[in-house]
Amino acid sequence: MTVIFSKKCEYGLQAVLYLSTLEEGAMASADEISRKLEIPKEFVSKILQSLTAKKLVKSRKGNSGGFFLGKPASKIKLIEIVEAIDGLSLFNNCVLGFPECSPDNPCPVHNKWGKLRESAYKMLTDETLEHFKKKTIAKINTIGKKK
Amino acid sequence: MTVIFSKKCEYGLQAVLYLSTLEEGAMASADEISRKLEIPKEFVSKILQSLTAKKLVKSRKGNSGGFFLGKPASKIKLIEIVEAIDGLSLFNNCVLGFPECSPDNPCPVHNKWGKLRESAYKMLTDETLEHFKKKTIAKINTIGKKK
DNA sequence: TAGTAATCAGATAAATTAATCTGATTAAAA
DNA sequence: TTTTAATCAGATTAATTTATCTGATTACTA
Repeated sequence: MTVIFSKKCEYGLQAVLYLSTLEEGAMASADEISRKLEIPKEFVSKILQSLTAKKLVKSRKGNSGGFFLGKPASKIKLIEIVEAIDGLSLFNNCVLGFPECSPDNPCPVHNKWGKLRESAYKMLTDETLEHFKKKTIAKINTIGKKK
Repeated sequence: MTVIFSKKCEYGLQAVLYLSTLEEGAMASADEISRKLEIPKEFVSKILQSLTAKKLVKSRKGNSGGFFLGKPASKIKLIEIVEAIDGLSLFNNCVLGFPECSPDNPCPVHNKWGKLRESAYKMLTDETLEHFKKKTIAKINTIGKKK
């Protein structure tokens, strides 16, 4: 298999994007998120719990409780979620798996991959959840509907 | 964890790159490859066996046997190894894990990721093992030596 | 021809990741 | 105050990936 982010991270990103579409003060239960995104309820719940521990997400227990963003969508970037769940090894390790890949001891594709890695990092760092809101809503609305 | 290629694929790429540095007609045993690249012998052996089945690598049994490239290094591209081991799902699936990500139903980072994906594909497709030979030799020679 | 060292094949073990289950706690609402 | 529906916490299970083991076969070499 070939993967960029682990399932945990993919689900985490999706869930946080979902939370960013809620209106001010609203929250969403693990059950709701699970249904809307068609991902396992207990799993997404666990993931959001771990993000709660890192203050990216907050939660309220009890009836009508749920999860909501830990700070405004305009202040959260995708990279924060990735870092909290998968870490940043993607941006530090050699793409071919060679040990200690560095500019003065580069693997055969070191330079090319370096540029790509930078762009990927930029993609996750440049924009906030707020910026993605419209696109996120459009995407989420298509889930579960056959085209 | 965050990964581009599976360990199997990383080891496969390294092993094939190693084979590309051998001189015409030479071959390397799984044991030699394992020692030089510092990766598990039985594992790399298994991986090369699977590549043998796909004609990318050939092998000879018996004493003084080993593995060697199935065709000239000047005719093998990295993408062939990746495809044989991990498949090309990296280049087809949504980076955020959304179902059915496409130009007319894009995820929030669809366009940006699309460009990156293309460059990554290019990196694996443009050059042959022959082209990487010098860099490969330099890299391999540093393994196991402290700087 | 016997010994040795290699691939090959398939089973198994270990580790990691993904997913589920169970029970406790919390808090709103009837 | 009781019921209900949610998070939370931790254990457990399932699936996948990574790694190892064992025995058979092959072919070179002494």
